[in-house]
This record gives sequence, C-alpha cells and structure tokens, in this order.
Amino acid sequence: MSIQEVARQAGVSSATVSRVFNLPDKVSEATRQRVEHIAKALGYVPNASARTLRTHRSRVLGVVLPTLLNPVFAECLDGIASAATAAGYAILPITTDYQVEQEDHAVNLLLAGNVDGMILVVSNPSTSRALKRLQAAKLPYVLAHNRHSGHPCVSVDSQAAVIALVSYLAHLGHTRITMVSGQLAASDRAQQRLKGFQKGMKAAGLKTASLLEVPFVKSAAQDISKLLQSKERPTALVCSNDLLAIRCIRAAHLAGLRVPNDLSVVGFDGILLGEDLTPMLSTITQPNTEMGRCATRLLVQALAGGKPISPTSSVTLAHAFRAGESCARPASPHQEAISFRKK
Amino acid sequence: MSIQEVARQAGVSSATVSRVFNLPDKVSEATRQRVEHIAKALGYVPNASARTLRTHRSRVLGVVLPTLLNPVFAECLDGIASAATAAGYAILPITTDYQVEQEDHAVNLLLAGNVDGMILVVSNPSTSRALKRLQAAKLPYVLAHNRHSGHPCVSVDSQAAVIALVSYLAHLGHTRITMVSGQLAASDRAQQRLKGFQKGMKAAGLKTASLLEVPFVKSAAQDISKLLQSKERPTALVCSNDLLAIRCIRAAHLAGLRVPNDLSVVGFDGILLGEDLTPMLSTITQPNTEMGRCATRLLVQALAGGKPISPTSSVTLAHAFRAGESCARPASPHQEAISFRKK
DNA sequence: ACCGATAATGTAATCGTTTACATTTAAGAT
DNA sequence: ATCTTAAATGTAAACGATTACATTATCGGT
Repeated sequence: MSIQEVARQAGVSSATVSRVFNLPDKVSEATRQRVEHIAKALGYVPNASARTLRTHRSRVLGVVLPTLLNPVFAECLDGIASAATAAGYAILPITTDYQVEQEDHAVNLLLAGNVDGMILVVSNPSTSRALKRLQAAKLPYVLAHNRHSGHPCVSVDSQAAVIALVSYLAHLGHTRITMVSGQLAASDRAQQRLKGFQKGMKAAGLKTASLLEVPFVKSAAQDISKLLQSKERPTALVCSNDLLAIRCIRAAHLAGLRVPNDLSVVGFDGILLGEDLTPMLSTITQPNTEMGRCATRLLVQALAGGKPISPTSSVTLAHAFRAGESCARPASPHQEAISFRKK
Repeated sequence: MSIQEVARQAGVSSATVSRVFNLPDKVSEATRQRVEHIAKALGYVPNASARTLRTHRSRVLGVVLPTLLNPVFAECLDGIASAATAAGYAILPITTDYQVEQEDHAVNLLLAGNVDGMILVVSNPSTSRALKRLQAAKLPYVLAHNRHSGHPCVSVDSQAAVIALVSYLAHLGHTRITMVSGQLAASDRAQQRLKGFQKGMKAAGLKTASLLEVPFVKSAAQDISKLLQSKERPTALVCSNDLLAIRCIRAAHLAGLRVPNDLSVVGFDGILLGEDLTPMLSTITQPNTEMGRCATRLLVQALAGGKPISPTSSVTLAHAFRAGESCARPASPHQEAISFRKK
C-alpha cells in the first residue's frame, strides 16, 4: 500500500498525500479530510525505509548495554524505551556481555542500521574503540552509567557515594570492611566505586582497604564464603552492585552468619527488587530508570538541534543511601561470642 | 559513503560492488579484493534503508513485551536478542505495561517500522486486536509466554505445572492453600495458573481453592498481610509469579511469620535471582531465556521459508519444580502454637 | 580462424518517500 | 476587467541499494 495508490484513489498527486501527513496546514481542509479518510480505509502506513532513505532520519536510537540480566540495565532500558517512545523514536538495543569486542561490533551494527544516535553503557569510556568510531562517524551519542569528562554522560557520583557510605559504616563501629567487586577491568563504575572505598577507608582512619574481586559469577559464592570463614573476617561488606550484595547475603547465610547481626552487607544500584527482599537491601540507590530517560532526552534534544552533544552537557543525578535491613552496627566481641555459640 | 562512490574509486560499476557483498562468487577474485579493500578504506557500510526499500526485507524483528521491570521478560528479551543477533537480525522492542491499547499501538508502530516479523507477549491471545491486525497484515509472528491453540506459541504448560504443585503441597500436609495472583484480566498466564490451582485443589480433595487477587502492586503488601493475619490463615501460598512470591515472603516477615516454618511460599517463573535469595525461592521454573530464543528461531525459520507460521508449530517447553527453601511441611498445630508464643 | 559457452561486468529500472520548483486557482485590490 | 499575491496542487528528481537483462571478454574445441 504505497502513497501512490492512496494518491490515485483520492484523485490527487503523491505530493499532496505526503503533505497531508507531514505539513497538514499546507493542504486544503477538504482534500486533507478526503485523503486521510482514504488512507485510513486502505490501511496506508508510510514506508519507514523510503522515508529514511529520503530524509536521512530514521527516528531510531541505538542502545548498547552490557546485559539485560542485571536489573540495573533492564530498568535503564525501560527508561530509555519510555522516553524514546514519548519522543517518537524507536530503539534498537544490543547487549555486549561486558566485552569490548562486542561493543565494537554493536556500534558497527547500529551504524549500519541507520540509527540517528546512540545511548551506550560501555566498559571503559577512556579506552573504548567503539566511542572513537562513533566520533569519527559524527553520530550523536550519550553514555549512561559511565562517567568521563571527555564524553557526554548521565551518571551518579559513585565515588562520593561510597566515600560517604564508608564513613557511615565507620561511625556504626565497623573497622573490618571489605569491598566485594566484580571484574574491575570490565567496568569503570567498579573502579570508581573501589576508588571511593579506598578514599573512604583512609578518611575514616582505617588502613586496610581490603578487596575481594570476583571476576566470575560461578566462583563468586566460593570466594565469598572463604572470605567469610577466614579468621579476621570482615564485619561489613561493601558490594560494588546489588546483585553481588544479594549473593553475599546468600553466602553469609550458608556460612552460618546472620545478616545484619553478624555481618552487614551494602549494595550499590538500588534495583527495585532490593526493597522487597528480607532483609531489605541496604544500598546506594541511583535513579536507574530516570537515568535512561535523561540520557534519551539529552540525545533527542541534540538530534532536534542538529548538533553533536558536548561533554559539558553531562548530567550528574542524585544518589541516595537506602537504609535497609542488611546493615547494622557490628556485634560487640561479647555478642559475637554468643552468636557464635548459638550455631 | 554510497555504493556509487566506492564503485567510482574502484573503477567498476555499482552493480559489481553490490555483488562483492551479496554474491561474492559472481565476481572475479581480483576485483573482489580491490573493491573490498577500497570499501574498507572508505568505511563504506551499505545503507540499510535503501536495501530494505529495494528488497522488502529489513532484517529487523519487532518485540512486544509487557515490561522490562519483571525479570521474566528481561530474561526472555535477552534470549530473543541473542538468537536474533546470531541469525543476523536486529530487534525493535516495545513495552506495553500490560495494556491492550498499548499492544495495538506497539503493533502499529512496528508495522510502520517495516519489521520482518514479530515476537509478542500479549495479555490475551483470544481477544487481542493486535494479533488480528498482524494476521490481516500477513506478517509472521510468534507468541512467547502465551498459550493458545489458534496461534503459534512458545510456552510451558502452566496449568499442569500448578496442578502438580498443589498435589505436592497437599502431600506435604498443607490444606489451607491460597493462590495469590496479579490482575487476572491482564494475563492469560495468570488465568491458566489459577485454573491449574483450582483443578489441583479439587484433585487433592481440598474444597476451598481460595484466591487473593492483587491488581495493583501498591496495595499488594497490605492485602497480603491482611490475609496472613486472618484467623484461618493459609499455611501455603501459591503465587502466580516470582515477583509476587518475593513480596509475599516480605509480607510474611513483616507479619511476624517465618518462611517456610510458619508459611510456605511458592512462585512461578524461575527468575534467575530467585536462586540467590534467602530463603531460596521455591518455584516452578520455566526456561525464560530459552523461550525467547526458541520463539526467535521459529520466527527466523519461517522468514527464511517465506511462509506464515502455523499454530501447529507451537512449542511447549519443559518446566520444572525448583525445591528452594521457601516451602516446607506445615507446622503441626502444636509446633504452630510454640512458634506463636515465641513472638 | 571461428564458434559457442561461460564468466565478468555494465546499464538502467525499481523500491516509496520527500521536496524544490513549477503550475494552476482563487481572491482581493485597483 | 486586470493585476498581484497567496494558497493549493502537481511534476519530477533525488535518496542508495538490488537485480533482470544486456553486453563484453575469455577460452577451449574444431
């Protein structure tokens, strides 16, 4: 069902039909109605490819994400989807499984797909070839969940958040605090959070900022439980993300430790599910959905303006500490002994 | 960077360049190499819109989902994305928030977007206008998570699963079992699971198959806790999905009930996160990611064959009961009294 | 040396829009 | 009645690929 067919049936030229949809006030009331009526009757829908070919605008945004299996990104994509739809854009998402080669591949695919712009969550903005490629192609883009002065980003200040968190834990009386992180090399977020942890520990006068890096999910449980059974086991875990925190709580349970009585666990991300858990997850929350929305709006705005997005238009969204139930004062040595006997 | 430009620089016609990419063996080794080299040097990428316009194939699949905030669908989309990418297709997902009007809207949008086919999770296949529209447009599609004899579906046999579950609970000694469901009208899955519950209760010789429908998430906690504080409170909850089960466990905790000692809770879906919870979620698992993959493969196959997909090619995937820790024998009246005093 | 077959390449139409420009129509001003 | 101007519509050229068909080159066989 082409525009020509509609034109024929309505007894006008294809140009007029086109105008009915794109510049309705350039066409007389009478013909407009007639054309609209016929178009609807025929079920005419303008062909997106032809339009894109002609106008060089696809009204599609590419989205590059590590995975959808972490609710952080699912929530973010949800925000992107809603904002995009609201602005009349469709989205083309691709996941990279945290692999840089796949980032490159994804960007190439999207570039070939004629997207008008991209929203990405990359491993490391500083070293990303994908971003270089984007700049070379002069395609507008915005990063979400990444934080880098050389790129337009929408993010929270992870480092500050963790510094404040450590200070809070120290005030609660924790001294043996361990950070649990996923593969550091795979994410600048993880690095920034670690940095915040180290600074926070120093500021709190706690010398040993110990770190447990669990590169692979499959071995995580073991590694964590080993840590928890060690002699000088930590009284608090600062986890680089909520999923990790949830696994730590599980590991603690399996090791016979009660959360938060014997061990405090704090996450990072504020995934929606955390609030429904028992114990309710204590975590640093970021507005994940809003982050996606915000990035999308930024991009759409730039597309409307027709100019690339300056790194100076980066947005820092507010984070917050959610005091759940997985974090409390450490047990005093006396109490700890009791709790130990109980087992 | 058009094909013409590459052709000019390579000193050949655009047809030859096109053949280099689409029918490489129809072109001589020498020119192929030359063209490939020049194309790469110029960073040439074939224009997807032009290609689609000409060939009537976009290599894009539309995806219609209720929401990404429920991990079931995020996992499913993950499967779709991976299978689609593997088959050389991109995906265009839209969420409907469980609203039929939005389903219609989504389908129209995707139709206008020139997708080659669609994968959908709808509220109700029987009444869906969106599906009618699709059939009218003769666009190949597959449903996932829906189950209906009139459409090609990839799903599990929810009803059988719940029947077996109720039987299991009855054997454990539970007699007061309540099903907790989201808005029944919004999902055929919920209806099928309820049906299974009712049949299962009957088969187990338990007359009252009581149902708690919690249409809105915001009031769910209240409704559930009211149920749990009622005089003849159930000893087991069969939840229509995992998210609901998690909220029930939370509500039980807030009501002072221990899971599974005072209350058994079983979910449905088998979201990945359930395994990391404490108590580990007892649930009926479905292969969510695989479901997405399977639906995609079915669709891609049909697209290759060029024929619409018959409802008879529907696939039923295997479900399984995951014995977690949120489900156990009910406390004997005596034990129950003790546990009650303890509070 | 010539023929026929086959391989390699080129020509040009086509897909369905949008839009600059040309043309027609209508209305108001004189 | 004529002229000007603006509004409404039409004409036709793009956009960048694919592909049926036409053409040219190559080569073995006689």
